[in-house]
Amino acid sequence: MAKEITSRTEDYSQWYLDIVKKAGLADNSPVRGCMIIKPNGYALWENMRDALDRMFKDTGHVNVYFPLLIPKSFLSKEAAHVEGFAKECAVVTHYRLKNDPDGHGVIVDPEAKLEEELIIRPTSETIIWDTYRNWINSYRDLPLLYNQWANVMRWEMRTRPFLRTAEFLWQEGHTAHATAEEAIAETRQMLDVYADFAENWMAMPVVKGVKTPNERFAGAEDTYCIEALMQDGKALQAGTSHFLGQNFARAFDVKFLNKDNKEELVWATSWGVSTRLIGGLIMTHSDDDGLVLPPKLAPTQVVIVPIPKPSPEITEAADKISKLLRGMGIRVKVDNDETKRPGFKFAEYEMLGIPVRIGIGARDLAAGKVEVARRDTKEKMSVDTEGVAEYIKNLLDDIQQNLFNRAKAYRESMTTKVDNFDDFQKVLEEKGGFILAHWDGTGETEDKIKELTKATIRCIPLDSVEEDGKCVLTGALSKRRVLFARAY
RNA sequence: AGGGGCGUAGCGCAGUUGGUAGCGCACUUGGUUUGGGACCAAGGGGUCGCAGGUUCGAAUCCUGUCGCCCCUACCA
Repeated sequence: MAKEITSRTEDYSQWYLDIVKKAGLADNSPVRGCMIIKPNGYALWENMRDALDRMFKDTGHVNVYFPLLIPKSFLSKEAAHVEGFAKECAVVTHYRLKNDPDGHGVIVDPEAKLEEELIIRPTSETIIWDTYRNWINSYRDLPLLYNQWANVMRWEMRTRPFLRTAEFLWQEGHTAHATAEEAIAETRQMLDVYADFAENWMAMPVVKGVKTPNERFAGAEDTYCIEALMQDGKALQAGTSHFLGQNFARAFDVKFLNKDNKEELVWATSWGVSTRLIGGLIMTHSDDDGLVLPPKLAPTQVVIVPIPKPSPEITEAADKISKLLRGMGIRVKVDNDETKRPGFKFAEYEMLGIPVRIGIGARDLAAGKVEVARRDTKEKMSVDTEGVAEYIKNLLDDIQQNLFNRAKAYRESMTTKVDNFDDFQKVLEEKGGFILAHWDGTGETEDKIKELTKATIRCIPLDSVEEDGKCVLTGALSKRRVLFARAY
């Protein structure tokens, strides 16, 4: 039946790879760990990018672009930052090739060695703060609310398309503020933007929280995150927003004169989401028949398939409906390809995750109806041609909402409160998902739990209530539950 | 880093005792089809990872080498 998609129960990670491939999202690249994003995958990313970009602009941000290459020396200026990223940096050491004198091909010209080696950005804090030093003199220059859309490179050991790749596309916001309060407010605001995007565009419910010191971004004072739960019970960090304190200002000597004519260090934030979100989108909604896309992000929202093949009457009816839908701002495709049979098309469009399919055949036309199939539930309805556009518009909203509700119900059913370590291990092994448990607040306990169970603290949820309890491992007193899970 | 495995058409694979390259999918052309992944026929496509060696003859045997995958470990 299905075009060789491994089922989720059989092998979840193979299922994931099959979806990526069969839905035309990405291909492997000749370079290990990199991926080639194909039209379907890129169109999805463009829709995500456009929605996020509008949200950034609406909150006062503007876009900039900083270079791919960063002088190696920059990275070492902030101690925690270099510690976190040094192990996965690609380094440019030469600037020229030459013909191999001993045979075919080219070799690196040893005489073209760079005096200062360059790193390919794993993130841009260093080059940006080196630049902000020159851009910021006075409190009147603040805040600086800049974002950039870029690619970055982190030399990862184990990679998977979208979820963890050596090169990935993302946006990184880098803002500068006169006060800590303002920077913290910015950090929280962008976290809210990410949560809003995840839930209302991707239909992917998320938990907002703070990372523990162990899981904090290299160089941050506080890292906030949104955490989502995938269908296999593993957690995915879907976005992060960092309060950087004055760490980068200190490292790069970025000071401003305040109203009292006194020099102060600037306060910073950075925040980012990446093509990893596409991985999250796949693993939140898709099924054994292929991709399932939320209507708001789907590159094509409605496909019209003539059955059994286009005839003048059917083509006319299809065009009429597609025009009406387009007039309502809906993205429609009419498939008049006569070389493929309807059954093939049905399966194909399900694979591609198109939210709504309209089938029009002679039988439907005679009855004044069309067949409408929704991808999320696979239901088929016979709908009056009269008013079908309005029906589809509502249906798309309904699908968007249903996907969110379904994912949220799943997450709730997979979030377990646990009060002792036996239960903790048992739930993790037998059920998976999020575990809410007490923790004594130490990095040692966190490490020990990770060592024993492979689960990490995903975050301390922002909405957690104060509650007396005992650490699930050590029994020490704890004031609130934190969120554990095995994670991607 | 330790252990195991694999390199043959775009993809997935077969190839026995060494005898000169094959299957399925995909692709091209023509025809019949078309309400849930059509069928028939005819085609195109190869430096058998690479380099040596043994041999009259190597995808096959030997040596070396390169690349990739899996498990364990490591990392986020």
